[in-house]
Amino acid sequence: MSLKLHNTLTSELEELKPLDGKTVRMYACGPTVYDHVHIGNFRTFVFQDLLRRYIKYKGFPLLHVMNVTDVDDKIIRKAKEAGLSISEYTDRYAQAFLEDMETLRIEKPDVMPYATKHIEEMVELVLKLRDKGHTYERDGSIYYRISTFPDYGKLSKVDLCNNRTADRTDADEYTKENPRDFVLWKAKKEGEAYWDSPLGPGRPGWHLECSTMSMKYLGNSFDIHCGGVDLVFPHHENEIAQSEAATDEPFVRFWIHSEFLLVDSDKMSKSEGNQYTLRDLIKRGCDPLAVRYLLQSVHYRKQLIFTFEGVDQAQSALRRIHDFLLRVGEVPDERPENPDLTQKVAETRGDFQAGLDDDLNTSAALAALFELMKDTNILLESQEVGGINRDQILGLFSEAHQVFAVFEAEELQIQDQEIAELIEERKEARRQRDFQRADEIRDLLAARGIVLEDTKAGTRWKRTG
RNA sequence: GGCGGUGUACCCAAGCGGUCUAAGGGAGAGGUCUGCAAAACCUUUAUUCGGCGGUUCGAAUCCGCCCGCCGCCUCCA
Repeated sequence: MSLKLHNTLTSELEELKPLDGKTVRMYACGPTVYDHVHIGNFRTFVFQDLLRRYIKYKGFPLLHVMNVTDVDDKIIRKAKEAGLSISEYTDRYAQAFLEDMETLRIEKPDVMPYATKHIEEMVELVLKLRDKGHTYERDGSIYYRISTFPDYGKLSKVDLCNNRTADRTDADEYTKENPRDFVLWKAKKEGEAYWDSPLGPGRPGWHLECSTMSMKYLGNSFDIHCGGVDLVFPHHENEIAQSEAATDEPFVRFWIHSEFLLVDSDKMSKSEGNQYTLRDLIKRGCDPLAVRYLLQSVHYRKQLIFTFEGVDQAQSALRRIHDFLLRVGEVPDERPENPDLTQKVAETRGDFQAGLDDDLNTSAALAALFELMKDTNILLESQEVGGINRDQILGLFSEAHQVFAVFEAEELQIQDQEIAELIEERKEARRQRDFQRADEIRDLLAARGIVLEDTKAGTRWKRTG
């Protein structure tokens, strides 16, 4: 079975086949590190991680690049306000971003290039565009003349004659020939950071970095470029214009865009003041893995309305999965195989993959796992799950874990000697039918975050949360 | 104004012309099990898919109109 993904360029589902016949090369638009990124941003990054993981699950070697934008107007302004250099200012947020990624189990891309480390290459790209007649200069800034690129608009389908640009053009921009023209190189402004270059002193326009760094690490043509829907226009449209005009080669095969996360039915954004960072959520008691589960459980091309109730629901679902894995893990080796269940596990694997193959339909993939859980739980009750079945099921969930990153069974080890003794003592109390003491101990442990479950086979314990 | 998306039970959500009197998850109610719990299981909560028409032997799924919501067209994941 093959992985089909929705391509914004064609508005169709298409099969992913690496351009070079082997390795999937993927570029993801990363964060601008002028502040903590919010969970709306993380919806996109978690999606990219899911895509990354599933591509690898499908057996493709993957080269994954994610940029970090560490210079732009906001950064320059904020760094100045804070009395810090650009890198001093951005370092801490870049660092925080890496930490948050880890918390959400987002795998680190193979290359994470920083814009400020690629100024030279960006200048080269502008020079190339200038040589080919795609640029013009105004007041020391270099602009891209979109009328020189006939394909302009092919990604976002913008109709250049019918839009509101005219009402929205601000005073700053009317030196441009066409309001849609965009800046490649911004002339130095007094008192602001700049780089010397053959283009004159200044700094790169935003779109430039992604063209430059993606092509540097992935080649002129590569397989996947992804980001949030808001980047379709103008960011990605401009990237296409820059890259294809410079190389005369097709830039990207698949454009993949994830929808927004909304809060109170509005886009989460800093300007709306309705954002939550991951850290905010953790402070409010959310388990980051529940957050990840929630973000993944809704299809990436559908808007997701964030609520704390949603996090709770995700947490419950996750808890159920973890309990299940614990129960399955207790099946003894010697119990004979149940061939029906073997069959069912195979079917589940098929459904799981079929779901994800279909443009990452996570709901369908997850539903398959839940069905298997239900069937298995019934068989567990009547002790009809064999040691082999246990391994098959745990194996399947471990595969699912490679993709979703939230399914591993907890390694249960009692670190605390005192807790171990209390559990022992309670076992003895129950044996002697001293239920008052047994319940007392149970309450005591509950207060310390340990939940006990008495089963036929003995007492099982787990941590809350 | 242009472009795109979306409306399925109390909540989240799959569904891509028949197998839908509609997956899966959460929550609630009743029950089984249990010393009591917890977990698990069983039953239960949409003859119905925003509304109205149409196409079709057949529509949640296609078409038209209407209503609601969201996004992009400006920095933005």
